[in-house]
Amino acid sequence: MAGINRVAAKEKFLRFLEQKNLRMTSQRQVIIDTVFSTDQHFTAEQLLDWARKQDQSVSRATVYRTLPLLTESGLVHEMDFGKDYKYYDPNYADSPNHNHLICQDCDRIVEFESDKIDKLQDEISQSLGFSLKAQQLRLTASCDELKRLGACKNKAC
Amino acid sequence: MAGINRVAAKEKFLRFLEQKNLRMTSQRQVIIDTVFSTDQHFTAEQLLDWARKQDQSVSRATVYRTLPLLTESGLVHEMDFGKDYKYYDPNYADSPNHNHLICQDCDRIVEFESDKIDKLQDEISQSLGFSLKAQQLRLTASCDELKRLGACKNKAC
DNA sequence: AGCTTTTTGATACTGAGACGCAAAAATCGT
DNA sequence: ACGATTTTTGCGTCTCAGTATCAAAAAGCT
Ligand SMILES: [Mn+2]
Ligand SMILES: [Mn+2]
Ligand SMILES: [Zn+2]
Ligand SMILES: [Zn+2]
Repeated sequence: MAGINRVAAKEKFLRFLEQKNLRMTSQRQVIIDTVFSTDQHFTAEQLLDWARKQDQSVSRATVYRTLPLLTESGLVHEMDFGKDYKYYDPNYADSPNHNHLICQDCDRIVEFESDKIDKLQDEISQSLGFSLKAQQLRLTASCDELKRLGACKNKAC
Repeated sequence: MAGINRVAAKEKFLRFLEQKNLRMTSQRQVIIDTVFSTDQHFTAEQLLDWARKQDQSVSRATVYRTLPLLTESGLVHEMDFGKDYKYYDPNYADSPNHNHLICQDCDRIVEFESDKIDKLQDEISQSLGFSLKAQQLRLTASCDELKRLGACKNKAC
């Protein structure tokens, strides 16, 4: 699941800022460049580290202030993986309904999509009298199957 | 979805403690009594408040120390609802696969089970080469349907 | 009753994230 | 181009959930 490309992301963010009467700054440039140079899920502190490699003047506060903007604009998605800090997902603009399987043995995160699950979730919400707005599905699993087949490409396996 | 009854819960916890060479104490009694006098999802701080109404000597530290024991014994389940503190679910012993729909309008939490979803999750894990160990599905929805029908029994609606 | 092990409450500490503020940067009106 | 206005920034401080420490208390063992 490759993320949205950097140019398109910047474009979209620019439109978002404009529409909210906010300004594009060099710090925000660096941050968005950093975010869309990976398709990994990342934390605020990780993003700070990476961004500072490109421009040491970027401050923690600005990172923490920019992330909600990126979230609101739909470019990243706030995730919880059960840790006590938030993760951010840069692949959300491209596939807003994708879900995650996390391997409990090697910590690998596998993204997947399923129309069947999407449909089922909608049906369930309807049958309970609600209309579905958002959704988060997290599968915790073990890669024992892959290992048994010798098909596990992960270093930890 | 009514939770496991208090007597059964105590019984199960007692066996768990025994098997781990831990002791049943008056504080742990109070805490488990408190937990299984509700079927609401609760936070550690809420539990502390409630428990202290029954016995003011119960300390924050003991509550925070007991919750992992209850979790490990399978009597409660650690949940995240997207807030920056943990929630605990006392209905987990009774229905270990239930999921949650959270209304974004009135904060109500609706529990539901779905064999279809369970099956689908297993199939997806298998097809990716994994075996499913645990699962967390959170639907965010709006009760507008219920409101339109005048069938919403919630005070906030 | 003595001795050992576990548990407790009080207190200090940690780490993610929010907040307040004065300086700096961007934008606007002329 | 320039001063006024608005927004943004970096720094420092603060908050708050959860953890670690430790001496005292409770439980269990013989
Ligand atoms: Mn993802
Ligand atoms: Mn529940
Ligand atoms: Zn694995
Ligand atoms: Zn509602």
